[in-house]
Amino acid sequence: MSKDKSAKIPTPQAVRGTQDMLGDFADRFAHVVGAFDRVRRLYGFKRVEVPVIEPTAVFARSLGETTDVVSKEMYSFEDRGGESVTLRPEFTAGIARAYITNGWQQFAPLKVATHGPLFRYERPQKGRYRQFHQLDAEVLGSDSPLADAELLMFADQLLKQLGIADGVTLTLNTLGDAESRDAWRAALVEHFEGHRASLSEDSLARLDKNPLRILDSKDPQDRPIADSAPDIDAFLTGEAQDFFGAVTAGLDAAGVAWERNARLVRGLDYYRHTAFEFVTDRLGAQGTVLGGGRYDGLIEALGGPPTAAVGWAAGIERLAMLIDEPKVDPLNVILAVEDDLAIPAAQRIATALRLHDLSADMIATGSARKRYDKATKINAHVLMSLRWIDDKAVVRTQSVTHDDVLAQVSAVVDGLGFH
RNA sequence: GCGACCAUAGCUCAGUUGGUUAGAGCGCCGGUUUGUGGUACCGGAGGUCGCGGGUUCGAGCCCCGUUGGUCGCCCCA
Repeated sequence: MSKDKSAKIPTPQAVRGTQDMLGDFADRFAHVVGAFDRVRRLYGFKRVEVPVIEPTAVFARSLGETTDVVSKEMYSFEDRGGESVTLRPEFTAGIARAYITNGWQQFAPLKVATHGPLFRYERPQKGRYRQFHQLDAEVLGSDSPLADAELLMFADQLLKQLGIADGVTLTLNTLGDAESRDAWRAALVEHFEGHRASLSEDSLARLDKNPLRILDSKDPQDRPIADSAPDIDAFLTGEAQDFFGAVTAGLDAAGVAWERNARLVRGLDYYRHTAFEFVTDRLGAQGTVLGGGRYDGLIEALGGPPTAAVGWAAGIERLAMLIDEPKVDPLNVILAVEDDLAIPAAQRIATALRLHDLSADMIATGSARKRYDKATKINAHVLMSLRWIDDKAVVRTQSVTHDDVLAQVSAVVDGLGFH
């Protein structure tokens, strides 16, 4: 580039774990978001926007002070007013906060959907970033299993429309109500205590911090112990059993395929009843494409009224990696301006086309002789060349992939007095 | 926080047991050819081989450190 070293400054690098998207991946990303927005409307979910930044307490309370996310993965800092604020590491807590502070109880049950960036200070790896993006859907203020089932139908349809349902399985479990969960947890701790000597180091730490997590340990040393641990089924209250039964009945009625995974648990404490993950083996270590569950205790934990709620979130980057390359709408018209004298005419034509809702772009820089060649390499329905002959611009239609587009384009161009 | 692998032109990469002025394709810029044409050819710009030390007569290549990337563990979407 420039040899002027005096003007050179070291270019700052992108922050670790962030990404700049252009071209193919940006198209994939947009396609995922577009599909989500379409399906969300089909299910009557309202679009919501919530802040990227929240008081730290919103996440510290809801996620539990001791979880890794809170203790070492949050982007938290004091703002200039001395308030501790945090870049959101997830959507649910912020939406729950908004539900309380805006009095959205009046709309309960409230079905909302959103998407956007989230931040977690983690080691980046495949399908894992410090700034990542999720789709999110929540039903607030409903204790009905119909809400769980509908959310899963929504998720299932989204994956189908993205064309990745074949490589992805819905795995489902219940964590029961508070009573069931506590009883199961106690039984699990007892079971694992009995095998303390054979557990991996990681799982010994989990035993104190988060015993449920031993169940889905990847360590082969843990597997026999985890596999022989009791399922929750024996501890489910009648109510909890009925609830899970209603959810699965709904899925069956709607033709949503699912598998029971009695080892599927949640790290976060506020989850109750339904827990689910859509998993794939096509993303390396990142198996989960979409996950969620019921979090009846959360809103109360944030100081709101007791409110039942259920929701899910899905990583946009992960979905974008799984889908086939989306078709991108070609440009309607590309203009090859083969003589600088014809540039004003090209500008006039391009503007007129755009005013008529026809996309247009022009190649008018670089070697005049090569502009046509460049234009042919651009994906456009209609290629037109502009040359300067006998003191005026001459427009020629050179190649066409869609006659109906050409008809519209010709009408505009002819109306300008060309041809 | 821990581990493994990687780092050469704008991009994708080659570079032989260490041996003169570090190469290719694509892209970019210019020119010739073609002129109803997505062709072919010629030329050009662009690299302190991530950065810093060390070994050596000599390092893109070997050693150490460092930064960054990738993948995995932990955790998690």
